Amino acid sequence: MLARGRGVTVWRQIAETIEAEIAGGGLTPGTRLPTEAALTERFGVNRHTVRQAIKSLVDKGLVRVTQGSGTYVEAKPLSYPIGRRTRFSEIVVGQARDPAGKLLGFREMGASVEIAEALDLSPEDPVVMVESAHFADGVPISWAVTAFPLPRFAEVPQVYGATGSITAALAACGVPDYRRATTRIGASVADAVDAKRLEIAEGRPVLVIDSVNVDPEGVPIQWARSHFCADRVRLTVGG
Amino acid sequence: MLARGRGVTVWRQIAETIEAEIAGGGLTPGTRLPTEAALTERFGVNRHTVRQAIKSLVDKGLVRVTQGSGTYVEAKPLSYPIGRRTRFSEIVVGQARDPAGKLLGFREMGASVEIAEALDLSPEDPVVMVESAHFADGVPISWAVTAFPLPRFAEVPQVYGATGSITAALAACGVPDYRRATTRIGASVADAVDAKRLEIAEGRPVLVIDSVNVDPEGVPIQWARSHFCADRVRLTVGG
DNA sequence: CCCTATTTGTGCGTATGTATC
DNA sequence: AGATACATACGCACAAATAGG
Repeated sequence: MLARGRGVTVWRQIAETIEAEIAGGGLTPGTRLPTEAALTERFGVNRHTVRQAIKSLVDKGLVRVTQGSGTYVEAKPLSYPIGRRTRFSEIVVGQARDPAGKLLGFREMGASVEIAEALDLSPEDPVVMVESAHFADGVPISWAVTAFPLPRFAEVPQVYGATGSITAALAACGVPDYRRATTRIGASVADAVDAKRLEIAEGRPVLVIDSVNVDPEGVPIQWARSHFCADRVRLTVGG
Repeated sequence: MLARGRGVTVWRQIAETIEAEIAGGGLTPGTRLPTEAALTERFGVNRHTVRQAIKSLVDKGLVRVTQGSGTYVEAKPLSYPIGRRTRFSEIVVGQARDPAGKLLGFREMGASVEIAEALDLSPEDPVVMVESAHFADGVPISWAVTAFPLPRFAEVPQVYGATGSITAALAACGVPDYRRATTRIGASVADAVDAKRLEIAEGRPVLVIDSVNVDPEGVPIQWARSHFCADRVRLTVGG
């Protein structure tokens, strides 16, 4: 089964074999891989070699390992369209998964320079900052810190806390509809906060998205910095 | 200058001080920060504290550390619009920087399942795979592996190698214009290949973009997987 | 709550082939 | 050609986390 000494390393062949089994549906998302000991025996190699193969699959985001428990197949990433009408819950529902939003906390404060610029305010103008986390089928997809101008959106934290929906919270403040004005996408590696909120290891990749939403009149109503678990999401543009 | 024992750690205050100096223009991109010893003296703290502050700036992509040389301020990230007409060189020139493309290598092979699907081919249909790297002002921005159907685009590697321009290479094959059909954005952490080609450390964040371009008739002509150094680029959508 | 078996994480040491200077 | 560094692959031992009784 393994071709030794032919230019392709053993650990890479093992990784490709397992990857093919995942792609082929032999290993479905959430199932546990055979233990390292079992794979060691199956392929007739050293445990380190198996571990290197698994590490490469972790780096590709295909599996996740938990010490003491095992190695598990990751779910297919959520396809997340970025457009003028971007709504988390609609996107999740559209892929037959169950969305949820959770209020982590909020506080009122003066706008930073960056936020003031995005929302067309002056620095130190009052805003309410909301921190929230977002889930699909109970799995963390992203967390975000969001700024809303005051006093217009003073009710947002309360309504968001009750409904878990930004759309509902904005509607309660007299904004029946809104659209995405700007989106900036970067990436970073998970720090301790990301790791805890997204339930991933520190060092895993995170997509950082700064966005501004505006009301139907084009007035900026919301600035957000979202942190997406890159292993669980693919952003799509157009197409 | 430093407020000790007030809930904000010392290293965080140092990091914010340096960050403000960068944002305020006191430290311009490319300049070297004072040595760790100098910062230690300036802030009256232990060298470990300074190092922790610098590490946090590295994690935010604001500075880059080279052992034996020093700590340098990173350039402001390139703003990279994703749209129907996405051209690397036009984007770079539009920001008063100097673009360059370099052919890393190419080979002809049968299309993988993924590429065949994207280009509307059958698996194993012949394609030419081109690896290239892209620079702004001599700094690596991205590298990519690109697939073109054969025999229509057999000349692409030769023309691209001579001109460093995909647009020119496609024009030589009778495609005067093209547009972006689909874009999928993910993120990963730099592996050894990324680190070498982008001149970054392993573990730094990388934006991975799968894209398909089509000719004016809507026929897919190019599939690409680009790896962008996330510290040096911000993708923008709309706005 | 403790204990234990299972499973992954980490470190040491060895040997070999390959790329690089 | 020689020296050096590096990645690969193997063997063994123990630490740490998990899960179940």
